Amino acid sequence: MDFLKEIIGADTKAIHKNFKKKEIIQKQGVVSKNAFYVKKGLIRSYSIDKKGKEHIFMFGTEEWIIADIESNVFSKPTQLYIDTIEDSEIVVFSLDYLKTDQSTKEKLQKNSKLLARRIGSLQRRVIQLMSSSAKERYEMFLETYPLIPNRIPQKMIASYLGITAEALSKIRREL
Amino acid sequence: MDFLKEIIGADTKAIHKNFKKKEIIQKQGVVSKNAFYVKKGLIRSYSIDKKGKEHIFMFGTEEWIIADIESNVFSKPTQLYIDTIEDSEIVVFSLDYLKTDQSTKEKLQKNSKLLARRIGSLQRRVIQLMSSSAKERYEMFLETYPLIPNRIPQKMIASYLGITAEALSKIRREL
DNA sequence: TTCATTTCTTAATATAGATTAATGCACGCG
DNA sequence: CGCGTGCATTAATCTATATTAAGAAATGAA
Repeated sequence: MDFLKEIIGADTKAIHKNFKKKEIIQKQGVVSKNAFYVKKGLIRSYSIDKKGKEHIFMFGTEEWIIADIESNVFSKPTQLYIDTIEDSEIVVFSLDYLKTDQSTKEKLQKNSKLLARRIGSLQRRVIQLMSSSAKERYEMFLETYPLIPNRIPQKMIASYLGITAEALSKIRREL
Repeated sequence: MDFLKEIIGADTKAIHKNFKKKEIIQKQGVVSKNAFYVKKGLIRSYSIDKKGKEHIFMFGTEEWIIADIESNVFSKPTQLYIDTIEDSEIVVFSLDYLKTDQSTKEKLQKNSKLLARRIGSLQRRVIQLMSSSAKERYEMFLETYPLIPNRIPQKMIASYLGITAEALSKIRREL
């Protein structure tokens, strides 16, 4: 929580909210002005393609921030749904401080570092999707998120990996 | 060039360099302190996997900035090679202004917006890789980069799409 | 608790894209 | 100028993962 204060500042109106399991926090298509800091619980962001299939973009557990950052900063409609996997305590805050003069230099620097980290993880994800088999991606997922696997259904892991639940089941049998 | 000034500032030591076609600008594994603004020409960033296969992460043509941003900001070894596809005029600059107090608030805000855009394009790329067929990805590539296709060999397009040159050839025949 | 619904697994079949191999072409280099 | 090397294409075969289908296990609601 401390580091969140460093970014958004005490002045910013941040609202604490409690959500029940399976509540939708953000819908695809809307212009979302909000980012979501997970204080407790587990949430996910995902898109639904034209065939109606879900693709999980990322999971957010304690300490994570989930948001469609570009949508926030440039007021574009978001591609991402966000909903809860467990009952969750969420800090809802706005990223529009980039447009105002309210932020200090320190906060902006902290924020840039946060964005740089996210770029790093997305970059690794892209390279991974292009160069690794489903089995390798599953193994990397287990290393990257050691705490999550037993808290979410298999089909969500499959959706994150970009494969079907059936294919994941087969991979798990082989290990 | 104007908008680059807005970000890095006149004070920053930015070096103009000319590269011949096929020159390597950055090697995988090094801690790169530099970002590359393409003034003229065409460059690419890519990784090489354990089987020796190249995967093009992105192309950079006029006005683009190519860099391993996380590597820059956090002094991590980069996963990415960068080299030239055409003779190119590059502005080499450093992203370590995040660590110093030299940057102004305005520059930091501009920079954050730039990072937010990059996050947006990476997010779309991840979702695309998970939800679209090779044919769909090729069509989106043509829409996104209308100027590049006739300047690069087919096999590089294939590498960017995450498929083989043979598969791309087949897709092109069908269109 | 019981029933309904969702989740997970297994197996059979289908398919997109990889691999291998062969051929014609273009272009940079001696 | 010719020659070799890399590039693009085609075709045959192979393989990882999708699709479809069905049953078993787990979960949730009445």
